[in-house]
Amino acid sequence: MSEQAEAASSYDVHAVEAKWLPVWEQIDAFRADDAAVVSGKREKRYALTMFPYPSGDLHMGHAEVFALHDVISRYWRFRGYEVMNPMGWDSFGLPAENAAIRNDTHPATYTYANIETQLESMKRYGLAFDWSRRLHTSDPEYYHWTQWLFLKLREQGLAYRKNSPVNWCPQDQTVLANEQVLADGTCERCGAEVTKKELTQWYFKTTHYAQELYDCLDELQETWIGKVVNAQRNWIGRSEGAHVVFEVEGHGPVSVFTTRPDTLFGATFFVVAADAKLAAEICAPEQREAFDAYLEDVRKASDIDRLSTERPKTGVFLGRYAVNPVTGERIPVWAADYVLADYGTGAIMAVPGQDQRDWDFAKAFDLPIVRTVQPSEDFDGEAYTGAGPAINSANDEISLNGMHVEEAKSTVIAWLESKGLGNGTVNFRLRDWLLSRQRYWGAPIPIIHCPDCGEVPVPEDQLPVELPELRGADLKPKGTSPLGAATDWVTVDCPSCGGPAQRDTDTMDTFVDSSWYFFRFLSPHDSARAFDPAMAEAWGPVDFYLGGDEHAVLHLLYSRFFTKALRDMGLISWDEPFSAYLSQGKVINNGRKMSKSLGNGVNLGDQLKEFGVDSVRLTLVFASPPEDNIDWADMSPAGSLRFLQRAWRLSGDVTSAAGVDPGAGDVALRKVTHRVVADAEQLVESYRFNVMVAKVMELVNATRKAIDSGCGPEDPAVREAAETVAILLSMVAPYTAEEMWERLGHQPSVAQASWPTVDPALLVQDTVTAVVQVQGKVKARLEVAPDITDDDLEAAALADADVVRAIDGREVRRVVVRAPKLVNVVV
RNA sequence: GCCCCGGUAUCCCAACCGGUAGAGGAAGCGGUCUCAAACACCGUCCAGUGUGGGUUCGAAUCCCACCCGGGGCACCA
Repeated sequence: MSEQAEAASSYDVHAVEAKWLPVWEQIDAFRADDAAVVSGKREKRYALTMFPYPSGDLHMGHAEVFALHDVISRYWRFRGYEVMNPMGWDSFGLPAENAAIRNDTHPATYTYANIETQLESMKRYGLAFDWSRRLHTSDPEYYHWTQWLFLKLREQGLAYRKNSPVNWCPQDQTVLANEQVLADGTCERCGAEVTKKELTQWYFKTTHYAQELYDCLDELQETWIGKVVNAQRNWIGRSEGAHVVFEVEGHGPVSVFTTRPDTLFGATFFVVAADAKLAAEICAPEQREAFDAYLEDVRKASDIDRLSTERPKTGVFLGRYAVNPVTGERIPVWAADYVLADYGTGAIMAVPGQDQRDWDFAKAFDLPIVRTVQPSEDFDGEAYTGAGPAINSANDEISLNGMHVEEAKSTVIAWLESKGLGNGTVNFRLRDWLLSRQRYWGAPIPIIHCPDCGEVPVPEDQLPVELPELRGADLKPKGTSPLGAATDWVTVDCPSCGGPAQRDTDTMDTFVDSSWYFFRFLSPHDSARAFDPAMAEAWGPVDFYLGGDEHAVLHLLYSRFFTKALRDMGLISWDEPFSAYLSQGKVINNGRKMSKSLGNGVNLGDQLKEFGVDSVRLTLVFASPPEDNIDWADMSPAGSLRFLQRAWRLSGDVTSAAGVDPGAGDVALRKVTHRVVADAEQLVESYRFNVMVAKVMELVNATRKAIDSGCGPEDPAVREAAETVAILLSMVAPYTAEEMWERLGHQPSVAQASWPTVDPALLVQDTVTAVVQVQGKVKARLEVAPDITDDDLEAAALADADVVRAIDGREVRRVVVRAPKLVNVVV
């Protein structure tokens, strides 16, 4: 093929990218206008995608999120909303610190170099971000306000310090939040086995909002992806039950939490967590030796062992008896490790008849078992946890016998309350958020420890507390914070008494930084406050948030906590930060997660080089519903490129002039165009971007046909269709769309074009295919008017020769008519 | 063990309230173009919806049980 012919049938993707990038930069079409929103000139939409950590260049995962995110942000712009679409970097964190140790540099070197690399890549990727709002959490201008927020939370009693056994990662040499320890007891960052360590650390009081964090999930259920709501529910772990007070002889009253107060009559022994202080306190002198030996065994067992649910029960008698408040019976008190010290009160009433764990323990130590729920007849198990009438559950004042579980629960709770022996209550699995970290590259905790005054907050006018200059070997993990080595920095005068004092040497968990960044984007350059409440009021909450599943509980829960705390401080008026949340799937390869060890990594840069930005974006958006994983091995970026070339070719075939009235154009094609636009609106709004792309493909096919064998290239409907393709396509493939737009005789940018107005008249079909079934099986198809009446359709159906043959003279018992689409004849 | 989500052609995926199982793509096959090929274009093949029951005039869609895959929680009382 000659070069000329080639030029007419395809375009050079890289040349097109190089051509438009500077033009877009100049047009700067995606700047969010505060005034337009504040004045009410335009309705706001806040689109947010989780900002990246700057580790090297962007990868396939980033490419997917950004491609998906761009669809909705560009769509909203087209629909006339004023769109807030910011981007920045979550730039504090361990990888930079580890790189600094390795290369004997400062973490900032690694961090800011990577940010520049990623920024370049994002720009090349053609994303509609408002770059004027760019922020980095590691800038003093940002962490100034992270520190300020910490102090505000502390003022509210939502940040406090306590001594407690904490999760310790021996690899990263720092403590971890519960959320950062995986279900198998390993560190979510590095995979090392997490151990316990007793330390005094800072906490955010997330439990203060446990109930609200849980309750609000009901509303979020509608607009958040289901699995994340489910994960948060499980994580918060609300359970209803009761506190019941048992008198422990020789010790005093001890309260337990139970979800089954109805089984109280079956409580035949009492168990205290061996590692709880309570156990040591209760222990009788003659059992002390046995208890201490047992406790030592328990401490030696790792978390991994403890996590095994198939372990035989162990424990030791504490030499004391508790009194069952409903039976008055003396029941033995044991210490065991199957009871957790930090859940509920660290003690339980053991009801072996209705709880398998208690059953196992009772069998192991030959303790009595009483059933208090009548098992169903076919039951042949051990503990019976099912429903049934209560039995063996009466004393002189109260009888639960015959009652079903729920009724028995409320009856016994009422009785306990009247006696002052307990009360109905709710317990949560959620724990407070441990935020101290013994690492360098994070926001310093703005507290000064004074021997006389205690914890003293750094005065607000002295914020930010900037990090001291440490680099290379200074940063090596040694179990205490590297900041401690910066003696000049640590030693300060107490702001309260002026005496010698020391700075807190820990830094904050980087999840603190990201818990409020969506507020900072709204007034990113405000040097006087964390964010402008007026802007938060105007733009918040976030209307659409896209991110990864790995943050289902961590970041999303913390951000929700921050939002509620800020609301209670009067800084914002809404309850939840993210009105809608979607998490995208992963990009995998050949059925496996991409990894170096498997050697199946797909390099984004290589893909972009081979197929171009638009093809890669299109492939990722078209592959599947956003939340599903994409197996790159099943994808065809080459096919995407082929499609883009096909679409582009349309723009060169149009011969009518720009601005021609499409009204006189070919009605058949116009109907397709308008149908596609109407469908695209609905599909984007329900995040079914892959189907939206399929609709655009349909339109391209229809337009091609119209040009080659239909109304011809000069028909105004062809121009209308091609322009529509350009606009719709620009949400996914901005370069191709821009190129089309220009060839169609328009000024850049297609991003500033107006969304096609759907003509409802063109959505109406001339005829509809009505299906005639006999006994539910299709026997005939009739072309009928869309507004045909039930009676007319029934008459037409029964008159059809094929239908008459199918009925075969049998008696028609019933005719179901759903005009205009269906008739079902029942014989 | 408990809780979510999914299972549709060879593959990735569509199918509004229950109403013609197929929109789109990939691969395959056949053709046009070509000296030939690649590209491109045109055409075409392909499933009764994980399994078993139920409800219904009618089920991929609703209900029950089970199987498989993914995710969350898990000795949480």
